[in-house]
This record gives sequence, C-alpha cells and structure tokens, in this order.
Amino acid sequence: MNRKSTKEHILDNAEKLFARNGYHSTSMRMLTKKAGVNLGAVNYHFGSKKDLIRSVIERRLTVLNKKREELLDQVLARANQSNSRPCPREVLKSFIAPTLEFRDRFPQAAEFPKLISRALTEPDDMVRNMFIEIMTPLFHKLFESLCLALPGLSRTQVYWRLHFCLGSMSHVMNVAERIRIIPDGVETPASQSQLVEPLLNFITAGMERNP
Amino acid sequence: MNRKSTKEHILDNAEKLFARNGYHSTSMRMLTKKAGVNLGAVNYHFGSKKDLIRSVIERRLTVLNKKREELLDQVLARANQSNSRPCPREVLKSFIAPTLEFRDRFPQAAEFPKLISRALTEPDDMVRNMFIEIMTPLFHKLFESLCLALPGLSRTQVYWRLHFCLGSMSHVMNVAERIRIIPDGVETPASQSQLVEPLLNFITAGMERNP
DNA sequence: AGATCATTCAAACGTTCGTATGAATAATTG
DNA sequence: CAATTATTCATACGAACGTTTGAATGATCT
Repeated sequence: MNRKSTKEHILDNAEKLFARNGYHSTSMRMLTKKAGVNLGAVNYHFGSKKDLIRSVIERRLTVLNKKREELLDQVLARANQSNSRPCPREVLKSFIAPTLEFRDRFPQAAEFPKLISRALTEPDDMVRNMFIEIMTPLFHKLFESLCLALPGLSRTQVYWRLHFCLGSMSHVMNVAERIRIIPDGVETPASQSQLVEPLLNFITAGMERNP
Repeated sequence: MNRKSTKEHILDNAEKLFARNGYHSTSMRMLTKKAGVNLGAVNYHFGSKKDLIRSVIERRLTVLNKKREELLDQVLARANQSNSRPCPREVLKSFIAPTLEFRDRFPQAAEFPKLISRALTEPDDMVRNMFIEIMTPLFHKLFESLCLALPGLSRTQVYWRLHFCLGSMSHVMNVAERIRIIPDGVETPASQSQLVEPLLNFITAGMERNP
C-alpha cells in the first residue's frame, strides 16, 4: 500500500536524521529501522553510507541552487536593463529567501535547511568537501554580484562580509532554535520564513556600511 | 623532563582534538595516544569522556567569560557615569573581542575558540546543553545591555539580531577558515584578531539599523 | 626502611558500528 | 508458463568504540 519506493523511504528518513543528529551520530540501524526497510537496503541501493549522504544532499541542493541562481539572474538582468548596479539587498535576498522559505514551500523536506547548515559544521571533511564542491560555482557568482553591487568595498571586505552573512543564516537555520534561552518579552516566530526580513535588514545594513 | 601533569596533557590534547574533529569523532585511543598517556588515564583522572569535555570547556570558558563580563561591566559603568546609554558597538565588542583575540593572547589554547563554536553545533545534546548552561547568565546580561543600548528596538528584535551576531562570530571562528573558496584578489588575515574590527563594523551596522 | 596511597599499564569486556553474504521472495521478461 | 533478474531478508564479520580490571610501578609518609 505504500506508494513510495524503498530508495525514497531511505532518502526521506536519512534527510531527517542527518539533519537532526548529524552524519556520524546517525547509524544505519537507526536509519533503516525508522525508514522501515532492511538493514542491508542502504548498501544495496546506494553502495555505502557516504554515497547515501551525497544523494541526500544533491537531491535538494541542486533544486535549491537552481532557484537561487534563477533569482540572482533576474536581479542582475534588472540592473543591466536600467544601466545601474544591482541592489545589495536583492542580491542577498536571492540567496537567502529560498533557503529560509524552503520549509514552508516543501513541507516534506522541512529538515533540509538544517542539513545544509550541518554540512558546513560537520566534523568530517568528506561531508563538508562534498557540500563545498556543489556550492562553489554559485558562491563565486554570488560573490562577484556583491562586488558589483558594492563598489565602495574591496574584494577582501566583500568576501568577509559575505561570510558574516552566511554565518548568520546558518545559525538561524540550525542553531538558534536549539538554544532555548528566551528572555522575557521575546517572541519566537512560528516559521523561519518570518525571519527572512529581519535577517535581510540586519545583513544588508552590515554589507552596506561604509568601510 | 616533562613538567606537565598527565591531567594537563590530556586536557591540552583533548582541547585540540575536540576542536578540530568534534566530540564524537575523537576517540579515546586517538586522544590518549596523542597525549602520550595510557588509554585508561582519562577514565582514571576524569571519570568518563563526558566528564572530560566538561572539564575541557570549563577550564577556558570560565576565564573567558570572566574577561567578557569585566569588559561589559566597564562599558555599563562608563555609560552610567555619563548618564547616557551604553554604546552598542562597545557592548558587542566586550563579548567578541576577547573571543577572537583568544588565539593570540593564549597561544597554547589556540584551538579553544573553535571548540566554542563546535559546542554550539555539536549533534550531541549533552555537549550543547553543557555549554548553554555555562553561558546562560552572561547571555542574559549581554541581551539586557543591548536592549538598553538600543531603545528603538523591541526585545524580540534585539534577541534575533543578537543571534545573527553570534552566528557570524561562530562562523568566523570555526567554519570560514575551512571553506577555502578564495576568489582572486581576496586576502586572508594572518590572525583572527584582524577580523575583530571588520566583524564589529558589520554587526554594529546590523544592530543599529532602523527596524 | 617499611607501609600506604596514587598512578600507570597491558589486556580484556561487552557494545555498536558499517558492510558483506547467501538464501528466500518478488518482479520482469521471453 | 518457465527463466531470469531485482529486491528483500536474517545473519554474520571484523573493526572500533568507551570502559573496567587487577597487577605493576611510583610517590609519600611515619
């Protein structure tokens, strides 16, 4: 009666568990049990645990990056049309909004943003390098767009400020909700989508500041 | 001969390995071999691996937090004396500067900032909760100081912006140097201390932005 | 010096890990 | 339909994990 294939069951549950617990802390037994498949199924369908996480990451990240690049291209095209520089806020938004809105747009993939953030901080070089390899072209394009948008800054300044942005975003996706130190009078948003505007306000101001 | 005790050898090497590879990816065999002590030494001196990382974190973090609070108190006192609000940049600096300057001030503890950042992102609840428990009082004080410094923002706004700051800082301490996508014309700082000013410029602008 | 306590050491314990195996079952094909 | 291929399954393998043990060695004290 279950319409999803074994491969899909594995991918879906691996996404959740890798996101929540990390790569090393998720065992094949935990995963296959949760997915309702046999212990050997991962090795049969994917080859190894390493090949599995590659598939898990690629399945969503290629789609997400396509969307990001599409939006970025629109921003660049609009700037080109009006013979002006691209707007820093719009450039940043093209990268960040699809990420934080991922949960709401694809509820079945709600945990994927957490997995992205984890890929950056995973102790294992393999996972991080795999992620970096996929991200490199878009990272360069994003960086060059920001240099274009912010002619007053040196490339080094843009580079580090971009990293500051990525840090804030990553923190929001993965860490912030795990640190439950909530002072009086502080409201927690129902969805990460609601943090897009506050985050963009923050990092745009940081980006545009005079050196 | 060797002047450091077995306990110190263990603590020093655990600090490095936990920072570089994370808690779970550091085995007792790896650690005791690197420290040049017997496999059973950790359990003898500390009780368990879990008790060890608690000692590793506490050893430096209590000192660092004391310095942070001392600087924050100075900022608050100066504001009090002149009957004005504390300066947002100075408040943030009191927390961030001692952290990024840690490597230069205590070369033997060069890897500790990385460990802090890792404690936030560690898959394991235990490590994170241990860290949060130690940080909570100072976090509240820092938060209240920022609310005082930024009367135009709601407490919720200050809360999330503070998290954006922490995300940027954490990213700089642990992730940024591992992502070696360096575009042409970008210079990498010789020391993390050199990122204090750029980071403070960035987050202060984000903090002070009109809602 | 001898007695007492603290520390080091090699070896082993019981678990859990990712993966491999080969038989059993399901699906596809000629 | 039989024959072939694809998938599932229980089980086992060797390696690595954190921890325990008890004897050997070192330091401390009357």
